[in-house]
Amino acid sequence: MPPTATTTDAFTAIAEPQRRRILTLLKTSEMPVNDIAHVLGIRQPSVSKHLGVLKQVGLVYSRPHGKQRIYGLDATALRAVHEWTGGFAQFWQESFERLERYAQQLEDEENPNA
Amino acid sequence: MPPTATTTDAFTAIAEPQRRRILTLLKTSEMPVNDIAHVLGIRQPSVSKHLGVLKQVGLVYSRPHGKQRIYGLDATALRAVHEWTGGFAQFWQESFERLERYAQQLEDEENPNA
DNA sequence: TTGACATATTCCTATATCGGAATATCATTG
DNA sequence: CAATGATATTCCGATATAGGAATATGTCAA
Repeated sequence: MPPTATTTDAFTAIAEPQRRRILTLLKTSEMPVNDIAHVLGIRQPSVSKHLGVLKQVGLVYSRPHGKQRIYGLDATALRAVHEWTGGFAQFWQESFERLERYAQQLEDEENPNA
Repeated sequence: MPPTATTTDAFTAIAEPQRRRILTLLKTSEMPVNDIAHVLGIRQPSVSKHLGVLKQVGLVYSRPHGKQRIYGLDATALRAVHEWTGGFAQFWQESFERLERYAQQLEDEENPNA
């Protein structure tokens, strides 16, 4: 089977660091493509392509404004990711996890390979 | 440039649906590879590969137990994802409020009284 | 219409994915 | 040691990626 397409959902779309940077930037305000490219130091075609992905999963909307195209944030789809990861909160808080890691560490010291 | 490697961090590792299923399953308890494969209906080599990715980003640990290898959850790295998405909470709240206002508006238009 | 700017699309290349199949490795037991 | 069971690794194929370069499309203004 092929790799999971980046346009599948929010999980795949935000796997790419540049796309996360774009989303973070758009928290500031709506913005035309060139501004995004300039602020983040990415070339315009790359930005357009990333915005295409983000739009397909609904994380941004766009609106024509003169010869420009204004992009804005729609974070709704991030909620699913937030909630899914939130389902693990109890596991990163409990101390027995730390104990288990410690046990693993001891074991690795005895078995210093793979 | 090549696609972002799945072993980069938690963001990339959880982009794959089967890996999310594995992590969810491991909330239940530690488990040997074959059990995971059987419960989720994935073939053993696939499970081993996914576990390899998850281990590289620190989302699981493993411990030998007889001829088996027990895998367990270490959700620590998911916290970063949870917090990053949490930084957008105000924005999905905002759009929710916008929706509510819009719904209210429609209602007012249909019911143009008090 | 022409020119100038803003954005999108296409083509390319190197690299990575994910699953299947076959096989290798490793630990346990007889 | 040989056989078995559990897991990991390797090789394959079809597909997708991300960025660069070049070009196409679109929109306004004179």
